Amino acid sequence: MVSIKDVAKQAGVAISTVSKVLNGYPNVSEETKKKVNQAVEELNFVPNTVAAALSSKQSGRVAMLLNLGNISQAVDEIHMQYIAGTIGRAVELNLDVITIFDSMLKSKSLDEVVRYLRSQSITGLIIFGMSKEDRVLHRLIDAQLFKIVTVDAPLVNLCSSAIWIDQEAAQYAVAKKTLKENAGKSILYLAGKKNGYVSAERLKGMQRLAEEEGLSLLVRNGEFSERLARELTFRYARKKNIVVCASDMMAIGAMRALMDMDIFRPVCGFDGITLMGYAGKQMNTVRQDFARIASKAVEELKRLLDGGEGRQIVLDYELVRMKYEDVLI
Amino acid sequence: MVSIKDVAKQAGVAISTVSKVLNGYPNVSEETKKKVNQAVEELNFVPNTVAAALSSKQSGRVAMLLNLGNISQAVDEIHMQYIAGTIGRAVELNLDVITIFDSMLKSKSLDEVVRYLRSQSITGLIIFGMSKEDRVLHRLIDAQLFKIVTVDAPLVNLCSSAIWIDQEAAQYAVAKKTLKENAGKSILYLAGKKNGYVSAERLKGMQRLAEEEGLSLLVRNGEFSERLARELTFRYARKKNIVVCASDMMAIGAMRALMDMDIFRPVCGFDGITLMGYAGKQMNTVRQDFARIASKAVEELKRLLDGGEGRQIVLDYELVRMKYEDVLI
DNA sequence: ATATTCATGGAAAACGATTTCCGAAGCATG
DNA sequence: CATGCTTCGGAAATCGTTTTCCATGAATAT
Repeated sequence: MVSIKDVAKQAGVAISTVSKVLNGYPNVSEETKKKVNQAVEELNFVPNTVAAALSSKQSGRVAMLLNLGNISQAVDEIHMQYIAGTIGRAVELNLDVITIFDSMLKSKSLDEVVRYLRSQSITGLIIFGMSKEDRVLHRLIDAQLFKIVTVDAPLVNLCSSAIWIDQEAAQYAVAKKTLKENAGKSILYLAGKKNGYVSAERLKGMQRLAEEEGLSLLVRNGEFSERLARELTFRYARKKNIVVCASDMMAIGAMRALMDMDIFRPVCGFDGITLMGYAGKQMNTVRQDFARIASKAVEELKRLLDGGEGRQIVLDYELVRMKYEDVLI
Repeated sequence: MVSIKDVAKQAGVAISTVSKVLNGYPNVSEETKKKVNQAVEELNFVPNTVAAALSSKQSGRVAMLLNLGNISQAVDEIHMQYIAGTIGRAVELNLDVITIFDSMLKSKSLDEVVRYLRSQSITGLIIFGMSKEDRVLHRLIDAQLFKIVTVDAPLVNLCSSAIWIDQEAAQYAVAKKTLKENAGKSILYLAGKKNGYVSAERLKGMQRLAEEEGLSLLVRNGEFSERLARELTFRYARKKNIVVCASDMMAIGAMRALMDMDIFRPVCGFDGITLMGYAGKQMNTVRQDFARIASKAVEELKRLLDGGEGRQIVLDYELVRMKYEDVLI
């Protein structure tokens, strides 16, 4: 294998000099740089990232942590977007990514998790869809041992940034739009998980709208489950209801239930997943560009790794009405 | 960080002895083993996989290579299953996995690909959904530089194994079942990609059945595209046709088209993706357990890395009839 | 001309494992 | 008792980088 040593020999300089050129350190003359770069070209040299990671304890090895708790097709799509977005951007930024599922961390103590990450020379972490209740992860963030970007959880300190779309505003907006298109005074709201950060925000948005518009609002917990949403709709939906759901999967379940009951009232969802095109009826929803969110998260992590301080980033969303033709590719 | 050196000190032995114990090498007395293991416990030691990889050029770092060519929701589900299956099993077998997309390798020469893999200290590779035409990957396998497992491509040599379900038989079986349930003599077969290994096999299965049963068979290339399948169905489907598709996505497209034409004839698919539950009508299909296939692929790669020779592995499949209630979770 | 700075490049020590080789016991054999 | 064989444990080289620190010579200041 072509190593930095070979490059040094070819260029007639020392190993350390090659390293300096490669990493853009100062105190190297233009002339020497040229020699080194030429040697790199000639030998078609690619640095060994593993050795770099070992040596520097810093060279960009990061992990993405996915919460696979609730498996479903929708989640597949969202996670796949996250993965593709993360890995794609990471390659461009010269970061190595390893993918971790929450299940691998479950029943591990903070100490063990830290040790595991260290054993992999991981210095940065992107956490997707973290629950309010995850003690270990919260302490991991507090410890400030790693650079961390959380997606959809508002946890910011010196070493960690948070990135999300404004869930409250989005829920408010999509419900308002649906309401405008279909007169109604009574809303059945199927909320997400009790301990989810996003669920709480979305619920707030719905409550604000209800208050402003003087709507009657019935809230039930749907746990992001299509099946549960279906059952709740059977149980609680009335002919005059508008059913607003905290996720598309729940919206699909609710819509199915309404169709079975021969009630033709609007349902609106949240996420903008492809499956909405197959729900049988068009629905309003909030499209989140998951790949872009992930890509931004990687960029933010890179900034943290380069010494930046933690901060909040809010991305935009889009209100859409999804139908089959939109998702057909 | 706790290193092997600390363990050695704690146990009162040499570094090399610790390493031998950890890796199960011979020539260590039970007594010494006990001392070392105790020290490992006490210090809560976890070996640094990065250092191990660098040092041994062997310690299980593997890559999974996904062909994301055709993005679609169905593909999301399949790939997500592949990823979860691979990573999950890899953790259990103490392998580190990095995920690579074909797009990262595109327009790279064999040399560059080899170099890239080496730069990551990767010794093993699982390739999902490889095309017949990918020159670089074929040469990579021929070169026998890495241990490789291909999923759905029959490429076997000393260093590489192949794993798949019997596509020919499965296509034959599902079409036959559909035919039995719905009398018919004339079949429209929407095939997959011209250069896919699986597409060719499935087509063979269909042709064998047509010959055996004396059916009239019209074959068109649907490229695994829902949209194209829809268009082809509009164009070629007749009232007496049974439409057999080489993938579920195409089956869904075909079914939509038939419904639009008010033709009520069966369609059958292939893959067993969740989306089939939302197609509007029940369809027969072949369920492949993608997570299990991936998990098996990891096991096989592990065997190769441990010195085993390449071989073929054929996994089983299941004929199912998919409806909404089956996919609702 | 001498002293002081500065830019530049090199030598060498990490990083945390693996692995080869070698020496010291321990034991049986002749 | 000397010899040869095992068995076991340790010293040291190695993997391919990064990074610290030092030496050199040129440039500047005195």
